[in-house]
Amino acid sequence: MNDNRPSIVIIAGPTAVGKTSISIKVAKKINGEIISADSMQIYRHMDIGTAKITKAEMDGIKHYLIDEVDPDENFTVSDFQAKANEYILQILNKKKIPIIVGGTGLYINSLVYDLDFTKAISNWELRNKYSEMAQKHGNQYIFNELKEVDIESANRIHINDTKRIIRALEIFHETGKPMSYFYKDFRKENDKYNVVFLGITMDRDKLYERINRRVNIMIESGLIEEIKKLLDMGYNEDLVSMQGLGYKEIIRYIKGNLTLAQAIEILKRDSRRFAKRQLTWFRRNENIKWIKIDSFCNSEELIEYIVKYLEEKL
RNA sequence: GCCCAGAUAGCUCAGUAGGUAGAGCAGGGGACUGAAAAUCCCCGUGUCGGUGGUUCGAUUCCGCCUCUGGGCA
Repeated sequence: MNDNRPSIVIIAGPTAVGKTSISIKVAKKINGEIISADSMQIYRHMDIGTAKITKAEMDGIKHYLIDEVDPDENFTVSDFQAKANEYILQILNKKKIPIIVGGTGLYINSLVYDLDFTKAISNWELRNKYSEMAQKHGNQYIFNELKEVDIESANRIHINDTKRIIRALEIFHETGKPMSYFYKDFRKENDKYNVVFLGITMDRDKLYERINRRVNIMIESGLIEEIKKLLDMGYNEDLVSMQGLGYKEIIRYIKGNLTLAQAIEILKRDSRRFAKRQLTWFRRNENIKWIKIDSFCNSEELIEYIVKYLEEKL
């Protein structure tokens, strides 16, 4: 399956499935370096709640796109796409294999597909304006406006999906062209790379147990203190970063709106739902080689299997 | 041992004046193009505890049994 294109490896899967430790072992075997595709590990000072890999765990394997920005900086898919492509080239130039590891489906799609995010950058003033309009007059109000300027997108977007309605309007206002105009090649493969895409999964019940356990460990490891520190640094709950799982729930506890037990229960539940959504996202992609890790006896066998598969495909 | 109250979806419970049942939560499926750990859509069949009886027909009424609360000894 070799062609002239450079190969990249993607290791995706739901939260808490064990992507991090697998990726390190695989990277060592195939001489790779790791690019994180995780929308929360991007942020500095947010370590416990994002289950960020530690320096020690990296075990000498170089990582990119972790601790890239401060929690109050904007970071978007488009930024991810540009930087990840840049790092892929750097890694390839070293004659190493780029391994993209993460659970943020949209970020991964920005590499797998030829996604063009248009020239319409985020305009928060406009977003807030429409958001207020929607609150005041109902979604129908802004949805009607979208129907007028971009009926195709209006047909595709559900009337309750405020964020997507606003984004479509934003694109129209920023570019003068409807969002659907930029959708000509909706999900065209990115043919720059030979993409070898692995999906890590496991029995749902076991995954949920792991998630519940991991939340407990986060609390024991000082999640609450980490968040208090972030709040002291002036990062408040309105930031995109602080709406990450774990952060938003614990902030409600710190502000006295929930008991700790309630916050933990909600965090566990939301993490389970998140894992489910991630699975839904990745299942759509037919090119993923799924690896059910609980069907292997031990991790050596698992890694051996993965490496063997990669050697065939790279 | 006796008396009372329960036993219905994974959990908490509603209901059927006798015609095999429905809410909340949990859960499942799906969408996704610059906020994505975000945002949004769809989905409720379960021996109505077991068994015998009354009845054209019982989850519903009656008897017995089992289990779980509570009370009295």
